[in-house]
Amino acid sequence: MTLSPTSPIPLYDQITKQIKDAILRGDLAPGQALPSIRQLAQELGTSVITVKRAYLELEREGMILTRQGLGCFVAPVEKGHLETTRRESVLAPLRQALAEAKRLGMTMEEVRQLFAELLKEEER
Amino acid sequence: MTLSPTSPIPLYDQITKQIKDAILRGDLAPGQALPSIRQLAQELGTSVITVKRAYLELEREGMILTRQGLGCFVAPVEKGHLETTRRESVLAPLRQALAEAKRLGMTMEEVRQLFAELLKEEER
Amino acid sequence: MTLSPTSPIPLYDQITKQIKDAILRGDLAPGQALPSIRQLAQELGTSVITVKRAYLELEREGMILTRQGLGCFVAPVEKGHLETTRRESVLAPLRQALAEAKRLGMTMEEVRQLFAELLKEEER
Amino acid sequence: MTLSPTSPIPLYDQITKQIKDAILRGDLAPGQALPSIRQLAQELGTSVITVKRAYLELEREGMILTRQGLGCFVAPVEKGHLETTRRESVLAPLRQALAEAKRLGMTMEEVRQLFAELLKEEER
DNA sequence: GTGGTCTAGACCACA
DNA sequence: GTGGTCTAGACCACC
Repeated sequence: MTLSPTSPIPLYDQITKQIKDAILRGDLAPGQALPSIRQLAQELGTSVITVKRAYLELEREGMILTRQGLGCFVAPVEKGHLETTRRESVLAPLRQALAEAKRLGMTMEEVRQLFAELLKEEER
Repeated sequence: MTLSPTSPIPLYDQITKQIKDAILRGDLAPGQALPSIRQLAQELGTSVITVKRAYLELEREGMILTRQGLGCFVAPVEKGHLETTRRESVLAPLRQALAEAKRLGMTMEEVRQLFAELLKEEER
Repeated sequence: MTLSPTSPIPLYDQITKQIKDAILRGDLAPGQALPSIRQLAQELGTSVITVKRAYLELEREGMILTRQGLGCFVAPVEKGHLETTRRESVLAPLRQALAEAKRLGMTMEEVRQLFAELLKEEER
Repeated sequence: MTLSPTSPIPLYDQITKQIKDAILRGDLAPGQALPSIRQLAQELGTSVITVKRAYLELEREGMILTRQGLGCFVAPVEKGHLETTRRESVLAPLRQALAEAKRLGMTMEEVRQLFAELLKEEER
C-alpha cells in the first residue's frame, strides 16, 4: 500500500479506497484482522490520526468492524452484497462517461466506438 | 445554466465545466461573446469573483480570450483540437472505469457486459 | 501599422509605441503631419476614442503637437534629444536584464556570454 | 521580502516573482517548506487572498506544491530545468532589447556598444 | 495549525 | 459599459 502526499485526494481517502479494493478483490477475507492503526501509520509514513479517520470511514460504510482492545476486522458481509458493490464501483465511472457524452451531444454509437478502441488498446 | 450550491464541486468549477461543454458541443461558436462577468454573476445569484475565477480558468486552458473593456470571447480553435478534447472528455471516465475494474480483479469481458447493460438501460 | 486586440498591452499603448518608433526611426520627420484621428481609427478598425488617447499620450510626452483644426504634427525636436531617447529605449530592457541577472545571483560574465550567444543567433 | 503598493505591478505578481527568484537562486531548496499563507500575508501587511493567489500561480507553473493541511513546499525539480529557467529569465529582456533596437533601425554593433557601456557602469 | 472556497463591496484601467 | 485588482472576514476540509 502506498500514498501520494501531493495528490489532491485526501490521504485518508487514499487509504480507505485501497483497503476497500482489497476487500472487494477478496484479498482481505471477512473476519480477517486489519493491520493496527499505529502499525499502518508507521508503514505509510503518515499520522495515526489519518489512519484512524480512514478506518472510521470504513466502519461507517460497514466494511470493517472495530472491537475494542482487539483491533479492526473485515466485516462479515454476504457475498451478494460484495458483488453488487464491485459492480457499482465500475458502473459509476461508466455512467459518468455516458452522462458526459450526452452533455456533449455525442451519440451512443460514438461512445460505443470509443469504448471498443479503449478495450483494444488494453488487450495489446 | 444552473448551479448546485450544495454540490461538493466548487461553484467556479461548475461554471467552468458548463461553459466548456457548451463550447465543445458547438453551442458557443469561436469568436462569440460570452455573457459579461457581472451579468452572469447576477443571473446565477453568485458573486462576481466566482464567475471571474471560472473565466480565468477557461482562459488558462485556452478556451476563451478576454479583452479588457470589451468582454470575453470564445477562442478561435482548430476544429481538430475541439474534436480531440471532446473525445478525451468521455475517454477519461472510461479509462477510470477500466482501471477500477483491473484493481478489483475484474475481467475485461465482465466490464464489457456491464457497459452493454448500461447502454440498454439508456435506450429505454 | 497593425494592432493585436488580444494582447495584454492596451490598444492605445500599441498605437503610441508604433508612432513613437516611427519618429525615432526617422520615418516620420519633425513637422510632418500625422494621419487624422478618424482616418487612423478606421484604418486600424478601432474606435476614435482609442486613437485620441494615443495621440494625447504622445503630446504629453512632447513627441507630437496638436494644432486645432489642422491636425497633429511631429514635434520639432533637437536631434540630440531624439538620439538620447533612441538609446534609452534599448538601454531600458538591457538594464532590466542585468537587474534580473543580479537577482538570480548570476555573474556579469555569464550575462556577457548569454548576450554573445543571442547576437550570434541574430546574425544567422 | 518587501512589496511596493504603489508599483503598477500587482501585489500577487510581486510575491510570485520574488519567490520564484529565490527558488532559481537556490535560496529555497526543493522540498523546503514555504511560509504559510497566513503568516506571509501578515508579514507583508497584505491580505491572505493576495498571497494565496501568488502561491496558486507558482503551483500552476510547477514551482511549488501544496499539500492540504500541511502547507506549501518547493517542488522537486531537475537541476537542468532550473538552469534553463534561470537563463530564460535573463534572455527574455535581452531579446526584447534586440527587438527594440531592430524596430528603431539600430545596428547590432550599436547595441553591442550600449551593452558594453552598461557593463562598465556596473563594474564601477 | 494548514489550505480551499465563497461573499460583498470597493477602486482602477480600458474601450 | 467592460475586465483587473485588492480588502476583510467567513466557513469548511484536511492533518
